[in-house]
Amino acid sequence: MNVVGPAQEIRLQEDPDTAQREDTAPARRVRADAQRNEDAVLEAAKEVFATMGVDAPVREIAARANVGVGTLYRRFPKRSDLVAAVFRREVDACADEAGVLAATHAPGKALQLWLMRYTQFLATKKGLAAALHSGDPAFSTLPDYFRSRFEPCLAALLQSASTSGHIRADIAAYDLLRAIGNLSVASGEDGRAHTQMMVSLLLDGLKYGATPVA
Amino acid sequence: MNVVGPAQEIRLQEDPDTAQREDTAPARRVRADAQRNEDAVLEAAKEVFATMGVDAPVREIAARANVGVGTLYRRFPKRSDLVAAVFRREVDACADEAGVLAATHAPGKALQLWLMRYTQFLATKKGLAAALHSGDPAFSTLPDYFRSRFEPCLAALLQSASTSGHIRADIAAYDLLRAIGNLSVASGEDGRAHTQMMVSLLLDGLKYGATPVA
DNA sequence: TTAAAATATGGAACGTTGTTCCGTTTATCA
DNA sequence: TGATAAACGGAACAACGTTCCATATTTTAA
Repeated sequence: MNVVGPAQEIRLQEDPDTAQREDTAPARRVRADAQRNEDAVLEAAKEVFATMGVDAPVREIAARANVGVGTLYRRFPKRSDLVAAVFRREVDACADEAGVLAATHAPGKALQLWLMRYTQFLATKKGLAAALHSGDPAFSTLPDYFRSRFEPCLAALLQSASTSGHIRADIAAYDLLRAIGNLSVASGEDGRAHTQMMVSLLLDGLKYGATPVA
Repeated sequence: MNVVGPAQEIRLQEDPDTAQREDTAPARRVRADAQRNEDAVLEAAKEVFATMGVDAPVREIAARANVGVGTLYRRFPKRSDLVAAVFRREVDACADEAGVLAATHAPGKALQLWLMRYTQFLATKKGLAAALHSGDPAFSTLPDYFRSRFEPCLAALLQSASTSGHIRADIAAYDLLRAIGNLSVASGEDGRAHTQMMVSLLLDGLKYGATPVA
């Protein structure tokens, strides 16, 4: 019954090398359900990682996404691939917010709000920090991605805030990113509140040497 | 059958507080094989961790120690307990060497040799550094143990070397421990050689401000 | 609109792990 | 030398990451 009929075995002999002959060679659209499921998995993974940590079982994620594990593994062949994908997604979300804040707030306020957002982002990455240095190749590109997305965002915010006279101009975006990162890992017991306070302090420091516009 | 006979339930009423009444009150000696196996397990674990990393399977360790997993788990109820025990053992080995070196070398040389030894110790602890911050309670006391063993050792070596005029006197043992630790993690590709070179540099720095004895 | 092809799906099944359990063996003590 | 408490080995269990493939669904071409 389900044996493959041998007749149509002979395809139009499509050599992989000669495949893209036409200009628009639409190999095939991505199937709608596939796209939907990929989103569902990423969303589920984000939630599960947040509540159970990055070590949460794959089955848990598949279940919450209403998907079989096979479906999950089709797109993320390794567990670490899924972790990396979620990480990139959250980096994107945080980075994109910089643009929104810049468009809806005064430069000084936008900078302050985004730094808070960034701090909150870091707070949920305790478990990942350990995984990053685990040697898994799936994570090897993450640090670069992290920097490539965040540095321009913060640079723009700093630029605006300094040209409008809210803060001084001699701070490199990358240094600030790192400084806040270090503050976040350093704060042990006190947690969120403590870190936020330290970041506020840092921000006040930035304002201190400002050269206000006339 | 195997119910506990109530008769001999009444031992010589041994209150734990009053237990050591006699000079030799041997509840029971530790069985010789038990002791032997514990040593074998620790030794095997040390080797296996060194060659396969801290994530090596428990069975591998048990096999190399010629011991069943049950035996291993009797003494180390959790995998992390074994890891912690091996760690402490290696800390001890390194710390004890300080005394030997101090007794067999001139103060300056002893200091130099031990710092090399300490560097080598750190080099094998890449995998552990990640585990330490994993939140496992078995590891929670390790940082304190680390400091409590190493700080006095190094302090003594520094003391000797500075009173004999080999190095300056204004360096705190703990700061030096941390500095070398940071150097070790920071050196990425270049590995051993690079770290050793940096430590040598540090040591030369210590000599620089020395106030030689007349 | 339809049937075949291409693709995606779910979840049973596999191999490896940490850990528990218990019938058997062994060292110690009287 | 038994009797007994202690220790032993390794089969068995549960949970995990990952693979596999018969089945279901979407897309394409007619």
